[in-house]
Amino acid sequence: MAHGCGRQNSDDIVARKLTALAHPVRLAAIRQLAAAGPTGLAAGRLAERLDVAPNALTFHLQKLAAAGLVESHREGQFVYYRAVFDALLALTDHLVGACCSEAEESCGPRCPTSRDR
Amino acid sequence: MAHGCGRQNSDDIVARKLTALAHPVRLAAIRQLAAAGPTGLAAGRLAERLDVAPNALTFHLQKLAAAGLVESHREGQFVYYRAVFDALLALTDHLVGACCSEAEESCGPRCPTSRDR
DNA sequence: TCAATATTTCAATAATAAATGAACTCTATA
DNA sequence: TATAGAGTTCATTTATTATTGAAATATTGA
Repeated sequence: MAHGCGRQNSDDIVARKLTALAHPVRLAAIRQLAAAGPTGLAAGRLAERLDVAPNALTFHLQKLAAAGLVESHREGQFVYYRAVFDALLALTDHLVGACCSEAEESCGPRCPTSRDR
Repeated sequence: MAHGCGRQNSDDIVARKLTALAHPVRLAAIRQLAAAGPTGLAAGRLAERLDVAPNALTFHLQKLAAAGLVESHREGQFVYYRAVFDALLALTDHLVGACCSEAEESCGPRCPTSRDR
């Protein structure tokens, strides 16, 4: 198998993740959560930062959670959300994981699998 | 700047890329093109492999091209499409590039920027 | 228990994206 | 120049997704 990828994933799961990410609010939300680190952010705090209505944010966070890109847990009044880093990192690998598998002779320095990463 | 990412990108561009990728046919198309390597594939050949109508494929390839994820060039009768690897690789970096920038003390082994990649 | 804060649910509308079939353009070749 | 193959464009219908405001649930502290 010409597939150097560590993190595995099915097409369906990846499509779902991408659909979940493919929205400005959700993209911004993920980045805020990634920046916040493992502790995450309370929903209300995130809503303020993104300047979206609380109920709208819930809508988007649910999509991200359904795709496995964020997790939440309640702490008293607050519901904290945090990014699931592994799930995010799995995306690119899936996309380019099979790079040049049908044309290995032409897999040069511009190809992902020959990068030093 | 607590941002260790090499490939740069704006939120808008990334959102557009993700929207473009967030469809089963387009996801499958990108992977076929990635596997085909730098030469790419003729549109008709790709349509056969994906089992979609030629006009439907054009619709999807245009979205991918508009997002900068694929390029095309005509060779006689054929129009070849190929994946733009750099654009694909830029995605994950953008998503997690600012990981823990607000909580560096908690950026442990499960965080992207502390990985050996 | 009452009031205040935090978050979610629900229903209705608005907006966007995708699928489909017919027609059109471009290239190659007889 | 007529024909066939390769892709694209266009217009229509259909399906999906997002936005909005009002109401409901859960937690905390007076």
